[in-house]
Amino acid sequence: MHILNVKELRMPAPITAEQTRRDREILLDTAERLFYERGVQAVGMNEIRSASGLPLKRIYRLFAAKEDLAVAMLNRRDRRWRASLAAYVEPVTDPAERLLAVFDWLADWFVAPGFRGCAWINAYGELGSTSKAVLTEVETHKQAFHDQITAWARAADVPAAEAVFLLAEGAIVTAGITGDPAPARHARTAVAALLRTSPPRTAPSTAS
Amino acid sequence: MHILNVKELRMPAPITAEQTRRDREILLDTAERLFYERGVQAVGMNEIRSASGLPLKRIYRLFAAKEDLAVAMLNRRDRRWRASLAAYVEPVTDPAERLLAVFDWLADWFVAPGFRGCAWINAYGELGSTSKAVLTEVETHKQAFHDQITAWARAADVPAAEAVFLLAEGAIVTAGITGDPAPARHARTAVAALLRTSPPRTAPSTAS
DNA sequence: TCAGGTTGAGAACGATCATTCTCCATCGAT
DNA sequence: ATCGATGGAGAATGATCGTTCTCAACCTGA
Repeated sequence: MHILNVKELRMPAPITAEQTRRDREILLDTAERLFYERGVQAVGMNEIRSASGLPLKRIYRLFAAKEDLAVAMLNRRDRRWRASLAAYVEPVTDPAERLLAVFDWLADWFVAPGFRGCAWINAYGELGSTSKAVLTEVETHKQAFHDQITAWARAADVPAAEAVFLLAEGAIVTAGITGDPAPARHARTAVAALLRTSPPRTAPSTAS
Repeated sequence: MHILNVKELRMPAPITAEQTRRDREILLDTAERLFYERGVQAVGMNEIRSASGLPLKRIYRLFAAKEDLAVAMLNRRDRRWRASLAAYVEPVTDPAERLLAVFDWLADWFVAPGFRGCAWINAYGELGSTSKAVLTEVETHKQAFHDQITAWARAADVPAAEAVFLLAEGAIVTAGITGDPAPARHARTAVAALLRTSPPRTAPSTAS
């Protein structure tokens, strides 16, 4: 027990900032997996504890209430989700192709193991009328996604930019419930049709 | 207290079939209102009791468990919801106009007081991974709505019939979260655009 | 070695919920 | 009027949950 030099290797008993950050991530990983898989209300804090391996006391030091954990989880997931989408879509240079790439990304997501629809829509159904903080997180995410989609749609000269967003939302929700990734293809086809309803640019002015 | 003739007016103590049917409706009315408003899990059976005025014993005689009540509520709502949609849409004779009328009906629904998105999508988010019976009810409703929409879309010669369904789903979900009925207009506009992508009928058959 | 402080592990607490049970008033039939 | 059965009102039950608390173990610094 006292074989190794204690003074050099031991962390000071108080938890370091680095440890705190690591625990936070572990906790958010655990919460995201379980909450998305089974719903927030269906997962108890004791299960978060055993799945994360973190003592309840530390969990509640990092998040004062379960609601805070759920909100922080949705918030981090939002940033990651949109970053992943942007990383896939932004490199495509042609505006029309870029817009269509959104639906290729969705198609990939829909077949990912454990896909169970939109985490924010699910959270809305579960907690939208109970937790104002969760509702705000859902609204914020949807607004951000909406703004991103319509920006790409306008860049591609789609007259009905809003429709592209609605097609994406419809595809996500439908693929979630049916478990079938086909809605991504159907939505993509419809966007392609909408692209054709706008006059093709006389001289593609993608260059400024 | 004994002023009126008792023998003629009194119901036999055992509950009649008619009374059972009435109570069932009262219960489903109450459950639908409260479950839609606040979520299934957020409403306790005691609140169902006080809101319906029915004794707990009778509630459990009509529905052996809360889950059964939730499922029966979704089932009745499905039949009513689709009947209301059909009653609005079917009388429109021109297939293209009929398809567009779906989104007028949605627009009306979105501004109805207490509108809070799709009851089935909300139930999916809350109980989709917990209750197989609820999940089945959600799948059944979405399949029925899908089949109805795509039938109308094909009758209107929309090449991407699936897209019309996805636009409707996207509009419902978005209007629910944002509280803004605009998605109905946006989806309608997009469907009108998709209608134009199909060859117009040789003789515009709007007149019957 | 001792004192002071912090942590881990999980028991305890208080609330809530779905479901069942108790108790009594009331009914029809005799 | 009495009997047997039924129903109403809500208390009791047993389980679960979010959150807090206990307490022993262990650390650092003196």
